[in-house]
Amino acid sequence: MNQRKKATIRDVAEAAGVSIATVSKYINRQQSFSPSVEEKLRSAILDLGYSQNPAARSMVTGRTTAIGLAVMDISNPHYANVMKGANRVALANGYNLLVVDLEEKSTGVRELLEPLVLRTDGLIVSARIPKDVVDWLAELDKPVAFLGQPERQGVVSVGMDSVEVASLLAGYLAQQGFTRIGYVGYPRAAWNVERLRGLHAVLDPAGIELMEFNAEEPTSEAGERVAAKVLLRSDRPQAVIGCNDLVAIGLMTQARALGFRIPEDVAFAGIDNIPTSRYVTPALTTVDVFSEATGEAVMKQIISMVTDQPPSDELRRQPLLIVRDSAKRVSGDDIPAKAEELSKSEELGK
Amino acid sequence: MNQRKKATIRDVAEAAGVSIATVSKYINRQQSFSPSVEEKLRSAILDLGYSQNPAARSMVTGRTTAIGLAVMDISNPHYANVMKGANRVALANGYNLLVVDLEEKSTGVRELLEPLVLRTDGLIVSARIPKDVVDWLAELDKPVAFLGQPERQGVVSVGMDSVEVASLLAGYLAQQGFTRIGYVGYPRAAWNVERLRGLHAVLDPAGIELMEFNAEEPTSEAGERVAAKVLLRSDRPQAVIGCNDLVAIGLMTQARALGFRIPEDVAFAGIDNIPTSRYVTPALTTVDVFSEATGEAVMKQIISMVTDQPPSDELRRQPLLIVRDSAKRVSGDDIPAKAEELSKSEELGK
DNA sequence: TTGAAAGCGCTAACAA
DNA sequence: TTGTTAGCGCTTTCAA
Repeated sequence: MNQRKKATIRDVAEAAGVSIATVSKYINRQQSFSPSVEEKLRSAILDLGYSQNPAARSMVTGRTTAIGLAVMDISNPHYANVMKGANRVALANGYNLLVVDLEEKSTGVRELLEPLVLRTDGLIVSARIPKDVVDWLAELDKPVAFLGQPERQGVVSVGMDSVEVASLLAGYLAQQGFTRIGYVGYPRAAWNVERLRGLHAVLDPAGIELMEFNAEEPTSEAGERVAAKVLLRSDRPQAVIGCNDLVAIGLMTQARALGFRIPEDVAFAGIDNIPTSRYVTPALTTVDVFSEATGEAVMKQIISMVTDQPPSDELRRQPLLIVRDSAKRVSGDDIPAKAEELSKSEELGK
Repeated sequence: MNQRKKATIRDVAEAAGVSIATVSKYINRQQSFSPSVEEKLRSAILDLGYSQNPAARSMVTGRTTAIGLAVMDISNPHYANVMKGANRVALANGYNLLVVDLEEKSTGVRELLEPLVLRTDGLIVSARIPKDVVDWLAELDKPVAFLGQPERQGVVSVGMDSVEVASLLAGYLAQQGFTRIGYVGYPRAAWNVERLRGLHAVLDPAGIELMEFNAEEPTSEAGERVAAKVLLRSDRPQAVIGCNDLVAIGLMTQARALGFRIPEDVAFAGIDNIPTSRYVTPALTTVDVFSEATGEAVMKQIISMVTDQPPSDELRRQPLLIVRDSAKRVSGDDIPAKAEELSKSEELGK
């Protein structure tokens, strides 16, 4: 069955008594064959254990049947789930996934991506990379789809609208009756300004104060680190939005360590709806951005670009508010610093 | 700078006025050159934006400078962190990572792995794949390193000793004074029997009863689903070990939903020390298996195999017990087998 | 339906 | 130090 040395198309041709061209056409299902040839080919391939050498094929066709995926941080469950979706669609279509974890780096990114361009037919890249790298990619003679909206027009991007996501959350918090809301952002991300825009768009008209803070990284650890700054102050926000669930969970954990009751003393909400958010206490209110479906969608998109097919009519999904316990307006009591107007609207009972 | 068509080695040779062999040697740093040639090469490559075609190179050298990584479930933070470590070492050594998420499948695994073998110089594969696939891989003419110990001798494997991990945890729980301990395993994993062995090795001599349960999958959801079966019984265990943190967290969450106080009524412990385990309430006692370091180690290992270097003298790391609140023996009283009583837990007073 | 032959871009002898 | 050349395994005209 298995030879010591990999069988080549030539070995198959010889074993089957046909030319290599015929073998090539056979394995690529490019035409029909006489039954006798077909059978000989089938068995020759089988007992030589032959399989195509992708490098050789790639050389002449110029295609690799591989897609590159570059994410900011694979240990962020959002990205892991994007990858899960992308992986599924890639495998189903006969593509392999070349993955690069950027580890939240902002320098040397292009050097990391460079090897991918020759090795793949198309690239999926987080929009959160430096602008010059986005530009370089966009100018490349290779299909690229961005995860999220980069600071550049005219590129393909898949993912939620950041403004919308933020507005959705702001709307809910406003409706809960919070009047002073904190946002812990991550200024190095392109979406940060959009989030802020979405927040302001809803909160400003409602006369709700928005306090802006920044995390050093979009991680739980960074959330923990910034918590004291956000919470230990006379004008402490009544509700705090983390720029993602990880940050929110870090904030919430540290808030509890500082002695705050959640959500009575301070409420929390996140963005992404990572699996963990359901298992923390209290369960985290968040916005589902459908990470896995996003991964599937972006992979479908890049594959259709690569194969010159019309883009899949995957409609842009709407973000979905996930109401859990961490951001319920439970009591109207003290929380002061100054006066707290109770009697705000209390629509959602439970 | 950037041509419409990718520049080839021939273009560079022409632009620099040298032969393609010289260019090849130059880009592979195989010898030294006269200053004039060196300079011409440098600038020609630069302004043609040339880069090596990996497929072409691979064809003649037979090497791909890519490593395959197949994990059971990339949304399990353990695997995501293994991948993070592997990614880091791979990139640092000029290798690219071809990743396959097996999605906990147990059929068709070989078909998923097959394309990787021709595309990579070596493979890192979870030991939790079907035995026949392990055998196939082991017989392959390609370096393979397993993540964890598969049911087969004589293969390279990196990761914690499952017996040891289980014993460590059992030792702690015994020391805490628990006398009836539950283990929620995942029978389809090769490590399951070893875990059991490690547990029994410690608990049996101590006269501690071990109750065995199984989760349908190694996930939090499966943990939640099995919780009732584990807990709603007259001989309820005083402490429950999840076969990984995910399962333990699911169990714990559902236990709380069922009205149990943790760890007073029932204690929990997991295995892996995924980041989340620190953020649940109460924080989960677990065993650190150093996922990320494992990823680094296994990648170093496979690279040294691929390059015929002596295996890195990475010593096998010991698992580390992480004591947190979920498994502290708080009350010595007799956990009643029936109803729950007492007031609610007031936890943090503030 | 089948085959011959020309490369794809590169490396590695071997020569010069 | 530099160049010539023979392939690596495959696909793809173009003929037969």
